[in-house]
Amino acid sequence: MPCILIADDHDLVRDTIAAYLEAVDEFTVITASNFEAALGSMKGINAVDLLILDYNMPGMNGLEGLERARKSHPAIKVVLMSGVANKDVAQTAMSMGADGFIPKRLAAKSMVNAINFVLAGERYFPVDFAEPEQAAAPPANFADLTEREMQTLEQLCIGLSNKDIARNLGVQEVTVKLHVKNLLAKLNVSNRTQAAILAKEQHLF
Amino acid sequence: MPCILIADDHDLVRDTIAAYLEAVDEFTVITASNFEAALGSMKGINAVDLLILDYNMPGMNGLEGLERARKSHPAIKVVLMSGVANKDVAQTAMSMGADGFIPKRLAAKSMVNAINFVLAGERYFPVDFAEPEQAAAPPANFADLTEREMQTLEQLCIGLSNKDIARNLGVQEVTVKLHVKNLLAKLNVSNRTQAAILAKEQHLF
DNA sequence: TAGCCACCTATACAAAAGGATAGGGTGCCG
DNA sequence: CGGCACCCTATCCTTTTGTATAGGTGGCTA
Repeated sequence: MPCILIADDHDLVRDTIAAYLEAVDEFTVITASNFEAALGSMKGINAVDLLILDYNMPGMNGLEGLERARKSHPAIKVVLMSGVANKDVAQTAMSMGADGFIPKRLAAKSMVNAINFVLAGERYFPVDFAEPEQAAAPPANFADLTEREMQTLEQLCIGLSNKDIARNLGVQEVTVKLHVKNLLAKLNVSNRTQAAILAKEQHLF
Repeated sequence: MPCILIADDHDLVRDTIAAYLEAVDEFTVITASNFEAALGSMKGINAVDLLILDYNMPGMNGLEGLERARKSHPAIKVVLMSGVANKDVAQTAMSMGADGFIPKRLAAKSMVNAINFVLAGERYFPVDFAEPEQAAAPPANFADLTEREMQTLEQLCIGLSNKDIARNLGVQEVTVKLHVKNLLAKLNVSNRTQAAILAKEQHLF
């Protein structure tokens, strides 16, 4: 009987998922409320087959927890679970060797399928996370921002004025204006606020 | 047999909680994946006793959804559920007449207790949400924004100019400037970009 | 070497944003 | 009724933003 370890700091979410998994299929389920506790449980007597890691959880520290779990227990399959993660995170997780990614939008039954899939040695990745993020609207390509423009954008995202940014970057205000103008054009937005919003929504800073 | 309507856009969370509630006690549970669907379900043949609303959900629009639900169905008890909400939100929800607040950190069994509590006519509010939150940094209180200021802020968060906002609200540009100036002061920020960032980070829009 | 690119600067201008002051009006409540 | 809060408008002002044009530097590369 496969043993699943669910690590999520939201007790409500974790417990209900655990109960659901135990009820719906033949799983042994144990739980942990933070990353360290999960690591501890894997060392114990239980032969854990699958670890389900919540992306937002004390101790995870982004995807670092995923890496640590994989290194310390290479034999145990790891699935990342998240309600907020964007495609970038999901894809990075997969490229780091995760065996699956479960968005919380997933239907409960689909989750069971995904888990069985992974336990069978496959890797599960939702199709809607497959293409490298959106096509809608002109791309808003952060990639072709120059280094200086990127630094400027970063400070825009704190709501600083051109003058402040100039001081922070050690240049003249007029230079900052230039960078701002250029990055607005490249991001295809019409003012600094929209640029900041866009960067924020993309979780860039 | 009490009938509970759970509205949450995370299928996984919603379905497992629903399954848990049906399994653990004598509840009839129906679900909805967005706010409008929830409203629709309440109008139907089911005599819903309790509505569990996810704070972050399409159509909720902050706590506006809570208010709409209460106004259109005053007899139905409403409990707000959230994984991210701060104390301010929880308290505001309660002051707006919510019958309870369920953080997702709550243990599953405690949730059942809370639900039974509310169904019995009490109001449930977790103790750790009781004191009025943090002292760090000036509060940035969204609560004391007037309606117009809130509408203005909402448009700020799309990066619109004063002129555009004026057109959208059907007032003069100078009036928008006034609203902007006042809301900047109330939020304790120094320009529109910071206001937008702040609102975005608070997941207000 | 010439050409390109990122970067910096300067001047000048139009538009937008932000602030101050001084009024209108409404509706609510003690 | 007066006071108060919110809303709207107006005028005047300073500062900030955004754009344009016109340079100068260094580095990299065809």
